[in-house]
Amino acid sequence: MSEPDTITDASGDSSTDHPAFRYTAALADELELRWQDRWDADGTFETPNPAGPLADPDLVADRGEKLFVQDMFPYPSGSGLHVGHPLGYIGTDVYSRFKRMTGHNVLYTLGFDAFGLPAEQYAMQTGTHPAVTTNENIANMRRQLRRLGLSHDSRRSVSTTDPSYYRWTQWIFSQIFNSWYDPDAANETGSTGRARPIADLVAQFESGERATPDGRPWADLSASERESVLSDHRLAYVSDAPVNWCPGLGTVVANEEVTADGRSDRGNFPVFKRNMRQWMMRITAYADRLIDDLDRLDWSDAIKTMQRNWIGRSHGARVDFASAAGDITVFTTRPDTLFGASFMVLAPEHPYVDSLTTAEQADAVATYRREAESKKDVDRQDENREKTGVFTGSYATNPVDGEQIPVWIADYVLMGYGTGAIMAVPCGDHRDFEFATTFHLPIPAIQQPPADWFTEHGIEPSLDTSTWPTAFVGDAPYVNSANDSLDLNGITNKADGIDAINAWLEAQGSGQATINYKLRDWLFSRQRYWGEPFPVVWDEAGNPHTVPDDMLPVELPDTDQFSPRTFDPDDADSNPESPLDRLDDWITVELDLGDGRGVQQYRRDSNVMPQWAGSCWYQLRYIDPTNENRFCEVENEAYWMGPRTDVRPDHPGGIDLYVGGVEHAVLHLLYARFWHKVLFDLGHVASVEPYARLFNQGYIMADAFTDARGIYVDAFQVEGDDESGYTFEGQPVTREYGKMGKSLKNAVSPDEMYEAYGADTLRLHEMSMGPLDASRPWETRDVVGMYRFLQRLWRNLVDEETGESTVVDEPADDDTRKLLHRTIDVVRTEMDALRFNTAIAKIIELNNALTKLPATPREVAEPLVLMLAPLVPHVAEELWVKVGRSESTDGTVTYAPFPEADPALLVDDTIELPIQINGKVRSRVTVSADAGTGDVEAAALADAKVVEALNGGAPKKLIVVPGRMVNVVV
RNA sequence: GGGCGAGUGGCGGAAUUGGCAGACGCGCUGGCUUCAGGUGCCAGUGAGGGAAACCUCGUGGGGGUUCAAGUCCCCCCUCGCCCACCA
Repeated sequence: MSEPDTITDASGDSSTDHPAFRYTAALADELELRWQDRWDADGTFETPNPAGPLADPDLVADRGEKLFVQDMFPYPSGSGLHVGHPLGYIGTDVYSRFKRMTGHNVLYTLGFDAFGLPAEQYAMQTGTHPAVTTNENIANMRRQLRRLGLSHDSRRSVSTTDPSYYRWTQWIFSQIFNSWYDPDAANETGSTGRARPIADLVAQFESGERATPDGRPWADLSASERESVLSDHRLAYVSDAPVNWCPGLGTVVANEEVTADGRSDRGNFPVFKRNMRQWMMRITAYADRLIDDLDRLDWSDAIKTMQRNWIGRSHGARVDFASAAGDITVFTTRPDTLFGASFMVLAPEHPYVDSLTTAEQADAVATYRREAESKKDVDRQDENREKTGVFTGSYATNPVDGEQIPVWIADYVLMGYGTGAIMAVPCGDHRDFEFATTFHLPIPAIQQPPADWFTEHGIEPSLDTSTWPTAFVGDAPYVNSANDSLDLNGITNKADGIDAINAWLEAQGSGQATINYKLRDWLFSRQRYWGEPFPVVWDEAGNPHTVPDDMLPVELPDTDQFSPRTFDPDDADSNPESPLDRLDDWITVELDLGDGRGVQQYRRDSNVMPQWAGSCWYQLRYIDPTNENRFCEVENEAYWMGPRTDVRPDHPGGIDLYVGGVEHAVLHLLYARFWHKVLFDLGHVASVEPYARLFNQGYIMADAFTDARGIYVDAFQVEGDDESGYTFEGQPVTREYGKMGKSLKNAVSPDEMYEAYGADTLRLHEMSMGPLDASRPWETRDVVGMYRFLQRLWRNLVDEETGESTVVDEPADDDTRKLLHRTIDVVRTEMDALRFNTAIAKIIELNNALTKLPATPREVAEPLVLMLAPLVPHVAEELWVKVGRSESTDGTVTYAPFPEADPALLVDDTIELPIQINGKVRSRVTVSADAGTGDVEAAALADAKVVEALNGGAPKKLIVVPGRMVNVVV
């Protein structure tokens, strides 16, 4: 293993044995800090807006086409950065700098996602207020990132914890709360369904255009009754939701924080599934638009697939089975297999279970339900488990044939999906087949599997399912599928079968085609301290009201009581008390909400928002970070994020490039899209989507090692290799390969790299390691390669003894000039496509060629420096001054035009073609670049190797690919 | 179990999408500089054979299409990520 802590300065620790002006880490350090101060002082990276507080319309016009580039913003952790963190940031910085040089007005900054658990945990342990640690961490992280030379507009760097920021997070919440989803209103895609102000709904009730649920006139409803009706429509609403309640911690925890044995990740306390009143967001209303608009986004198919699967839209039917308890409704994607339904299964939690359970089965059912309740979801979802279940004693009627089929309960049916009840078709579903086999239930055959299905399973073709080893899942002709008014027999594919039965079910009134989603509404409240308070107060009747906009923000109250109240770990009946609940002075307020009720006493909502809230809209605040009148000026949003029909006709708008890790593929990206669509529907933004183009950067990987106890050991002290095994202090350790991380004890700090090589070398190395979207292993010893390259570059332009430029004004020779222009051509293409690794390789080739010349001609030196400016901005600035060109661009290379290739120099007069004999390269021939097929054939046939191979005969075949190669088949 | 993606020198990775495999960098070998180590510089470096020109083999394994395959098709193996009793 490499040992970065032994690295001091790669040039050696003595300053006397190398020339005074060699490009060393010390020189890099000096010039990097100097240029960073200069950029700050000059406001070099400040980006003008068309309107609002940061407006400079003339400069906007001057800078050129707009480009909005954004990284997923970090949580300001206290443990500092390692070299893996800035990979994506360096990529976006290089791209932003390149785009500035090619005539773009680039919006590029970085904020902080600073609400959340770690600061709160730390506060509970130390008593330090989370605001204090958060601000310290942000300051530290800003310093570390600044040292990398990132070209952020620092005026636009926001923190989600700043009241001037979360004021607008609360404002957006109010907008969402005060709106409803009208499924019949036309939206911008030409289909229907969009958010509208809740006042529109109230108007519909008032006018009688829309009937109230119980038919009474709106005017006759009490305030609470009205709120109850509206709550069923609001996009943000309070509802009983199943949550993980952990009395030992005094809080609700996320599914991810619950261990496999149903205990809390932290503290190892029991966790109980409980229904509790929580804030929810009606994201399910947007399920279709969230799926459909994926087609308009320039995102990878992998991420789109993940989002589609998460939303989980499936087409099917709801079918009613009559029972003693009433109609049991099931959801099925295969209504065409209804004739094969030989029993039903309800989730143990299904509300009909009590009334369906007969006296004889009561004990068995009660026992089973108790067991199911104590089981964690994780257990229930282990599909390798044997099927368990119990008969309720009751029967239901299959609507297609009137048959009485038994109703069972089993934990493989989940209350949270579909209707919590299924019809079991054992011949066509593996789970149902397994269940029927375990409990000896009938398995009627309703499809004729093809012959090779039987062959595959090694059995004789037969419709006797007792010979089948498993269910048949597929498309095949129906059998035994007919009643007096419906006949599926003879239909050979499931699409037709489904159409036929859906029509019949609807005609009979016993079912209807429907669409089901896996997506659930979004649980939006947390009983913690360090988050955005809800801008909501509750009146004495228990109805919620949003605080008027001019009273925002509702500031998080200052307190030293950050901890939630904890209970006996086994006290399942306890209820959460959030830290804010205890602040009586804050909780109880007298306010005039401006709704005509005058000053009233209210209780503030004591929940806080989840960490996702602040990240749902931060790109909008980057646009107008200091605007006090709006979350951002309409004109600015339209400029930076408006739809680009020049890119594609159905372009949804949004930022031009969003870079971040794939771990946010679902939750963050889905939540942000949802909020953005609500803002669009309500007319607050011109873009339909927040992120037009998404790019997932890879990770820096490293080996980590654990000892016998499973504890991580310092990876840099581990000895050995894969063959001989690894040891730490003589003891064997286990290697695991994954993302670099401080807690894995394999993190390399960027500070070590600055000290040994400088920031430019680190930037260049990270960009040269491979494609930006690929994960790559970190090897500290590899970094020296780019350091040596920068030294050669420096030496090609600067005298190491005097520090003076050695660039000459004589013109370059033809070969060098051609190489330069070919390099420019490739580098432009590659940088534009975020392929920095190949761009760097080309630039190194050019520089290597310069090394062989007696002196570097100015006509090559200048474009070379400009091409490198996005990658290694500090040394590029320094060299730009040294070669004497800084005066032309106001002292900085940042807005200098990127070199352009002369097309005339990209073509050669003559080209060398490989000559293949039977597909193998055996010779080469030089022909003029515009040589026709005939000329090339003649040249090839005259080649000595070809003459020898042909031995006087004629070639069997002669293939000429003009400009590429010749293949002679003998 | 399902979905997505990837396997190229000792290592990280190139290869204009079917047309000269291994660009560029690390490492390694030899040389120069140095009292020496390090730094820096120059040259070589896929494997095997040969004094050399050159020859043979070679992109996880097996088969196929083609004048031509890392690239396209079929089967298999390995690894990574996401989802996972979703009816």
